[in-house]
Amino acid sequence: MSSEKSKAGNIRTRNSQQILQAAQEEFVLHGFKGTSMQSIADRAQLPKANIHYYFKNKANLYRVVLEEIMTAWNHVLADMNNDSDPAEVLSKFIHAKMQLSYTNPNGSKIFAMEIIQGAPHLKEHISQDMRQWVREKSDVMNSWIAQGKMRKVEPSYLIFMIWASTQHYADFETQVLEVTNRREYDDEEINKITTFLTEIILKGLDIPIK
Amino acid sequence: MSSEKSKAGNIRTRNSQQILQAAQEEFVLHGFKGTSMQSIADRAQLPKANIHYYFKNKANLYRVVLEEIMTAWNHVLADMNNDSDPAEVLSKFIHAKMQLSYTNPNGSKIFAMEIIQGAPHLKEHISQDMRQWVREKSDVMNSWIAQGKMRKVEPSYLIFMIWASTQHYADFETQVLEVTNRREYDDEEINKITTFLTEIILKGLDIPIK
DNA sequence: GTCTATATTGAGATAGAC
DNA sequence: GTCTATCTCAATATAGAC
Repeated sequence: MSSEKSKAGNIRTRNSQQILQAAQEEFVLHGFKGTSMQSIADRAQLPKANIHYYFKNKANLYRVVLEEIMTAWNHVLADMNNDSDPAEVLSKFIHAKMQLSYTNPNGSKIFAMEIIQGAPHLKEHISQDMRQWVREKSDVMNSWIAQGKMRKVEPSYLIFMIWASTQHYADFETQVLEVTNRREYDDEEINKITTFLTEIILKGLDIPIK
Repeated sequence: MSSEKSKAGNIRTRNSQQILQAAQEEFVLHGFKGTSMQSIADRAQLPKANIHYYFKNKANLYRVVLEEIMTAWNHVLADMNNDSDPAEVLSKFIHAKMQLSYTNPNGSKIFAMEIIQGAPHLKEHISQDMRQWVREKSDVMNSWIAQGKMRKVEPSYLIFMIWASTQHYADFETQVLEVTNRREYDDEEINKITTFLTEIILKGLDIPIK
């Protein structure tokens, strides 16, 4: 009995994952409204009705995809402790965001499209969790400024600059690869970009690089 | 006779502009596939059939919207002369891109979504015009480096950083305004951001600010 | 838990009256 | 040049057999 149950649970888990994966890829290519349940089904190699068996409707499926992305991001960024050393904290932050762009570009792309379209499914999350997150980090940065550890700047501008210049390599992947005439990123390239961004930003803030 | 002709021409121009404006706004909200001709017609306050009278089909209308955006950008960015002073050229570049984000956020957003989705309608433009543009600017920057006018960095990374951190204020407008608890940008805010970005980047490159 | 068949709505596009 | 009516196809969603 329990083995049947766990087997069923495994099928459920496996299919759910397959659908979520396929959904991510389709949502990236065509956006929320532009994606059809049929195309997700085809990509997941399941009949369309099965998608509706696992997820009530398209909006629900999209919501789950978004939640998975936000959860993955929270795990990585919550890890950024309030260390008192700006060079270390900012380096880690830039590194973490670049790795996210490298390892999960689709998550970044879906999030970006959601925001560009006015965040109809995420406004609440942004005005609560995200605003709180920016406030906390801004407080830390302001204390660094008060201690003379970095140049006086508006912390939120700095946070946006780091978000923008790291996410760019996920969201605008197509443009970057076309312009630089490459087929894909590799570890070495990502490391060089990370070093470049870190140096510009630390120097730009008058923070000595360790 | 000629007055009839010019009047007809005026109606044509006026309606075309109305449709293009409406189309831009709808494409921003729902993407290419997600936008319906009916919703564009409603926004332009014209019957749907009129949209098809002015534009052969949805793909054609979208293409014209994209071309308008690319033309506006080219005008502004071509203006950037190959001045030999890095501080001045880079400041002007950052300023011009921030003003574009401020004055035409919808253009930036539609372009961003197009790239995120893999640039199905723009790949040719990117791999030709844009690659060429980056090459030219990279050559100028490399000459600055050779002359000791700035720190040695990979020019394309620098260009991407400026694109990313300026466009962010157009594309992620919703997120920025929600997080900073504002209703809209104003001239003062845009100027402060421009100054911030310019200072970080020039300092980050060891370029003395004039 | 799976999948075929289908109800229902909305989409792009055009014909043809005005 | 304008707009109503309509064709055709694709979409979401579900019923119900297996």
